[in-house]
Amino acid sequence: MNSSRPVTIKDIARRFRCSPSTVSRALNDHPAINEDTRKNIQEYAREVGYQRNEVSLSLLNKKTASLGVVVPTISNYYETAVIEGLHTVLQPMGYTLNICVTNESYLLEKESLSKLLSNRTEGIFLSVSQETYDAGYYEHLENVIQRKTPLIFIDREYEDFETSRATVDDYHGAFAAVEHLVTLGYKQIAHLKGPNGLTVSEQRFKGYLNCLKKYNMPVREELIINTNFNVESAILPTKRLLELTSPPDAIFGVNDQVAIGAMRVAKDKGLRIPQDIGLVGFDNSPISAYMYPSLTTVHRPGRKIGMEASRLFLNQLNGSGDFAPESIVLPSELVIRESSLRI
Amino acid sequence: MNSSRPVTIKDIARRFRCSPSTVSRALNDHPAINEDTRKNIQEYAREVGYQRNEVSLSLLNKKTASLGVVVPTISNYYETAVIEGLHTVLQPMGYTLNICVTNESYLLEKESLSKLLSNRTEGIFLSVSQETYDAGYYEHLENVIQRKTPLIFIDREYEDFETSRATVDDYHGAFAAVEHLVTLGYKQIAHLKGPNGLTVSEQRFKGYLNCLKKYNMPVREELIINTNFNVESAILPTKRLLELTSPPDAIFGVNDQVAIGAMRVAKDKGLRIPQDIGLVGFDNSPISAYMYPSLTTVHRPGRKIGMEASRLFLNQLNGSGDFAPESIVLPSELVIRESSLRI
DNA sequence: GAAATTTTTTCAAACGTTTGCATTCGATAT
DNA sequence: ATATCGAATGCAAACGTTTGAAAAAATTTC
Repeated sequence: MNSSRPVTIKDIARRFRCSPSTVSRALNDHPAINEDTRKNIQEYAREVGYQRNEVSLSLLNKKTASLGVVVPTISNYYETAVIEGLHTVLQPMGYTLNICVTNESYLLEKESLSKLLSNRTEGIFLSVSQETYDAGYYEHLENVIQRKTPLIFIDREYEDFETSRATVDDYHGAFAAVEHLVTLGYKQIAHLKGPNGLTVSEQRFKGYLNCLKKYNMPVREELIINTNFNVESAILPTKRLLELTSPPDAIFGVNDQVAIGAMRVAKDKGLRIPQDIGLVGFDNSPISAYMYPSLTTVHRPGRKIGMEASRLFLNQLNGSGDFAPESIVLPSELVIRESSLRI
Repeated sequence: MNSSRPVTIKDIARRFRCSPSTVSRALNDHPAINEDTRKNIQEYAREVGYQRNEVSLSLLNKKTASLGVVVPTISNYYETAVIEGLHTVLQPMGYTLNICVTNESYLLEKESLSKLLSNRTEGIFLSVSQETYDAGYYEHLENVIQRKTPLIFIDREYEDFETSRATVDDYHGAFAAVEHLVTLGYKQIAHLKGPNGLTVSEQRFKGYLNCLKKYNMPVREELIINTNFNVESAILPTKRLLELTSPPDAIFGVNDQVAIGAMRVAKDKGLRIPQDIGLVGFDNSPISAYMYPSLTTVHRPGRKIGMEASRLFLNQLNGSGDFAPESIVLPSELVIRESSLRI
């Protein structure tokens, strides 16, 4: 019954008929404390399972050792890889990660940030939601900036904000992917594009476009269809592509999921991959290497992004007064596998 | 410079030459406050971006509105589905989730729990690490119980602990999967087993064994090989299986990843699926439906588990004094697809 | 115009811990 | 015996907020 109330320093003080200060110092191995007193108190504390109340310390020191991670979803490989990266660096330093999922909703994002600020989170890693991005909202961010809480953008970013950011070079990855297809002699390259407006979608799309341009290949509007980053969303678009009178001989998917969806549809149609149709994805998710045929893709270093973002945060935290935001752009890397490698 | 220190209630009080109590009441719409005073204070607070310090409130009310989620990994579909489920129920109630990843290490698990207790987390969802389970450690849990912090086991559990738990009926799912293969006339059914000792592995293994027994089929030791829940770990074991003088005509994988690894190896060997070899996985991960052939699997309701676990937590929290732990076992469901469906 | 009443505001304590400074208590030196 | 010193401990304030009770101020009543 009463054992539910955690033991406090005062409880121990009462037990030893001494002041809380003495107990505090004893527990913290302060040199001015008598050796016997120290030992007795420490032993008793261990016995009754004393555990210091970090909340009170947070209040006193204005340090919470907790960080916010605000992401649209955690059900994709890439996002969890990023979180793992953050974890790898920050958990050993004693930070706790508060994960907030926005489901691409502006309202949830706004509320999450507000909550994190109220909880006096010491830093925020943010991958803005699609809704936020589409509508161009930013007031909720001003709030964070004003508080001088370090804000680190991950992948999805606002160009004109004075913050650090860690992103992957989607543009050159996409360019390399398409160039690879072109080099192999594919002529009609389709693109299953991501949702409009997101940096990630647009950068990859731009890579696709510019590569075609470089090789003087026509851009056929009907070969570019939007999808939604998941397998299902690629099924119908791919069917539509393959039913064109002049169908594509290769498809570049905005991510692996989408490319895998396309692969499934192509196989159902009896097409041989890569002979009849070449496929390239993006992410290098673990599964991509074990598809049949294995999927050519662009490696996206999620863990590394998480670790770099952590570094950016630490830099900003320890930075002297005048802080200059840093931008880290990690290269993405083409991983050539069977789904594109026709001879 | 000084704008970095968040505005406090005292700052506002100074500005209006009134006491902090008045400000507090004004901000909380206390009826005993003069209408004008209230309006002025609220307006000013909004202007300067006042945000109440939840840390101090946590200390005062002994309520932190934060919950711990301790899991071995977050890079599998299932785990993230569980977290999403927790989120779905608990985020709208104002709870913050502190995610701790243990990487299957006992030490990290112990430290995570200790940290969560120090932070006065109001509840802990735990999927014990493999190391903890193997060694049978439990002292770190006693600690949580003693504090009367609600502890909810997820999937991996200790039989003899007086806590609530939410698990999936792995046993019957596995049984159904193997029975399905047997019914279709598969005779030599191999099992790519998970790591020894984990409830999840053992339950599925038991389902496999008991089903074979029920149908009077011999259990061949060499058809049972350990894997590690991921694709890579299935490659060599599958190769070994297929090189046996009397190779299996079906493989039941402990999860989809493993089954997908097996699928890849089988295809490389030129085997037709399901004619030459039948395959069944476990999890019903999104990708399983889009493999070629699509993968027969057992649906494992991760989201639901998360939501049920939340419910268990809330029950325990609101429960009157004498609390009786609940066990929820959700059914798993066979999803029949192409990889097993030979005619 | 004083008493009674209502409205509005302030006081003080509480949550758990740390920490600079003051105090106490022996012991040693003079 | 007194001054001096060192060791060990206690006091009080601080962090930001809420809240019951007391006080003050304004309003009404007779």
